[in-house]
This record gives sequence, C-alpha cells and structure tokens, in this order.
Amino acid sequence: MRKFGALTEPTDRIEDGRRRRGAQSRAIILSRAIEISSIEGLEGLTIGRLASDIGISKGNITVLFADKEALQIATLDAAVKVFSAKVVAPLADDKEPSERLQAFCGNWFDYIEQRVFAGGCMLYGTSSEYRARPGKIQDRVNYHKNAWTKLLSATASEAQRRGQIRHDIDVDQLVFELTSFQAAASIAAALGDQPTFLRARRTSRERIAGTILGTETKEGATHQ
Amino acid sequence: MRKFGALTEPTDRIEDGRRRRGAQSRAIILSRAIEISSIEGLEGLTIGRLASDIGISKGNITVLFADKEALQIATLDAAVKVFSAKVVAPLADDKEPSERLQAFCGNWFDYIEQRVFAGGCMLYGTSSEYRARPGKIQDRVNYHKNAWTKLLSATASEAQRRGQIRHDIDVDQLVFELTSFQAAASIAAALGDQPTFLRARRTSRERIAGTILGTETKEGATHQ
DNA sequence: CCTACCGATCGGTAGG
DNA sequence: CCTACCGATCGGTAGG
Repeated sequence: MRKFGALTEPTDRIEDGRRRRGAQSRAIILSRAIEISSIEGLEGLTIGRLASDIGISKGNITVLFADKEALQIATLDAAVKVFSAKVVAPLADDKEPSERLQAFCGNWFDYIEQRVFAGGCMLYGTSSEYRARPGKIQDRVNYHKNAWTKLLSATASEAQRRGQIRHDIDVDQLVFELTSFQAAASIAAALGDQPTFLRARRTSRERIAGTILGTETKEGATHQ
Repeated sequence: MRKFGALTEPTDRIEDGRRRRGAQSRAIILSRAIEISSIEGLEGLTIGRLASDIGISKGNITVLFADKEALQIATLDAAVKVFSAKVVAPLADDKEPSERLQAFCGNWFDYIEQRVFAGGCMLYGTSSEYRARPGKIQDRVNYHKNAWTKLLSATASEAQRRGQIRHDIDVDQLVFELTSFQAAASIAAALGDQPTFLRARRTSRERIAGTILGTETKEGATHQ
C-alpha cells in the first residue's frame, strides 16, 4: 500500500516527520554546544544556557540526550567529526605517505587558523580539562586523541617502510613532538598569540621535512 | 612601651592573634583550594565545597578572599609559589647558566614526578583552561607563564653569550620546544601515561644537551 | 508503545 | 567565625 513518500525516508516508519525533526534539533543543539564548550570547556556546558541560547526548552535537550554526560560526549564526538572532516577527510589516499603526514599536520594548522572553534582544538582542550578526572568523558577523549596520534604514527611508519623517511627516525618520538607542538599551538591561537602559533606551524613543518629522505623540500631540513 | 612579642611580629599591630589566625586560615584554605583546582580546574573550585571540605563556613572564606575571582587568583598564586620553591629556588646562582637551564627543566620534571599536585603543573592546566576566556585570571596566568618562559630564555641567552650554547641556536625556538614538551608531560603525568612522561623528560634533556658546546655530556647530543 | 516538545517545578547549591 | 537568608540557576523530571 504505502509507497515511498515525498517527505519521508523508507527507513522512517513514522510519517509525521518527528524523527527528521529530532535529528535536526540534535544538530542545532550540538552546533551551539560545541561553540560553548570550545570556550568554557565541556564542564562549562549547561543544559539551561544551551536551551536559552537556542530558544528551546531544557526538556527538549534532556529528551534528546538523556543526561548531561551523554550530552557532553555527544558534543565531543560532534566536534571531532568536524575536525575529521576538515583535517583528515580532504586527503586523497593516493598521495605518498610522507606527503600525507605533512598534509595532515598542515591541515591541522589551517583548521586552527580558520578558527573553526574559538577555543582552538577541542581534542587538546578536553585532554587538559579531563587529565585528572577519570570517567566516561576522559575515556572518550583518550579514544579520540589516540585515533589522531595513531593516524599520524601509521602514516609515518608507512612512509618509513617505503623508504621516504630516514630509518634512524623513531616514529613515536616524531609524533610525540608533533602533537606537543599542536597542543601549544592550540592554546596560542586561542590566546591570539600569533608569533607562537606561527612558530609551532613552522616547527612542525620543518620537523617533518627533516625526516624525509631524497627530494629536497622548499622549506629545507634546517631543524636545529 | 611594646617590645618585640614572642608570638607577634613587629608589623602586627593587633595583639590578640586575629591577624595570625587569619593568615593560618588562609594557608589552610589555599592548600585545599590548590588540591581541588589542580584536578577540577580553577572554574571547578567552589566556595561551598571548599568550606565543607575544611569544616568552616562559606562566610569565613568570603571574608578572607572577598569574592570567588580573588580566591581563584590567590589559589593560582599559591600554587605558583609552591612551583617556584620546588623548581626555581633550589638552584644556586653560582652554577654555570647552561647547567642552570638543564637543572631548571630537570627540577620541573622532578616536581611533576613527585606529584606535588594531582593534576600536574597548574601553570599549564590553567593556561589551557583560560585560553579563550579573557579577564583577570587569564592575565594572571599569562603573567606567571611569561615569568617561567622568560626565566628559561634569560638563562639560555646568558649561556649563549658566555659561549656555552651554540651561536646558531634560536633561544626562543629552544624555549618554545621545551615548554611544549612540559605541557605534554604535565597532561601525561596526570593521566598516568608514564611512557609519554619519560619521553618528554628525555626529549627535554637531550634537546638542551644538543645545544651545548664543548664538553660532551653523558646523554650525548643525539637529537634527531 | 514510540518520539518530540511544552510550561512548570523537583531537590540542591551557587556566590554573596 | 557563625547562621540565615536572597535571587538565580543547576541537572533532571513531572503531567499533559
């Protein structure tokens, strides 16, 4: 009897649009939640303020996210999704791994410079915020941070296997340094400390270039 | 008439001990305030919890610290005082500046390892917490962070003038890297990530050693 | 029996 | 150094 309706998806058995509107509300809530928690932290996020900012009821938020902790985790996940779309996704897999490593980090600095979030990178902000507070949120932060770290490590290792990165380079050491510079850059950007931010970007670029064999890069390998 | 009392200082014109007890209360309050805010952040510090933890009234705290922001700044200052006593003060001025630079950073890692504060170094924790929140607290955080950065820069510059550090070394670059590694180490220590903490300490030590001329250090100058 | 949303209010606690 | 309150807001939930 029922055909594909014009306004309902085949998987949506409810035809009055409640499910669709729910997804829309979730997106609006998370967008504002990211803005707030980028500046105030995930602990600074409150259901009441979030509701009044958007112009909806608190009950609406509770019904969509169960409780505050679930909202905080959903906010973190949504922020990481944006990060991933800006930094990770644009990279074509057909690039050489050494170029991809440089591009991942380059994209990261671009994404910070574009001020996608007012408080810099949510990954590093929440990493500091929950460093001493064990729980579900800390676990989720570590999960996301490890995903980023492992992406860089795996890319560098692949480059090393292909002979693009020197064999005496310790990949874990390289990634430790790169993420340390990113953490410093994220704070510098939020503080408006442009010189430190630019120094971090330059340091990252040259640190990677200094590990690469063969082709001389324009930046040179003048890591001191 | 009044001579130097046994229990009162000459500057204390009130002799019934109120000023002394006030200072004692301040010290007790600040000690607990540091413990709380090291873990929960300065924004996670609340007057009510602080009072009930110690077993005093909220009014007592308000009377000694005026308002919450003043309490937060006093807590930050008190934490930095502990940091300074552990890391900066023990160093004799008669040491060579290159040794002093290595010792400042070595002391910093020791102080983190000793878990003086549960949440690592308050300087880096608050630097992240207030990165996007302009105000008196952010100003104070920047003041303290600059003092630490400038201490390292001045020491390195002095070492360079005396020919102990290579002339091609950019001191600001060196200090940027050292403080980036410290920030990463502070978070790693709070998270219980010992490998990353040890890597940060080793990286810092070798980064400094790699800049030093003449005498070969035991660690070598194998910065890659 | 489900989801989405409302106005109102729950018990507690915030800074002052 | 205390109790006693205030205007407000917290996270969460009631009935409709």
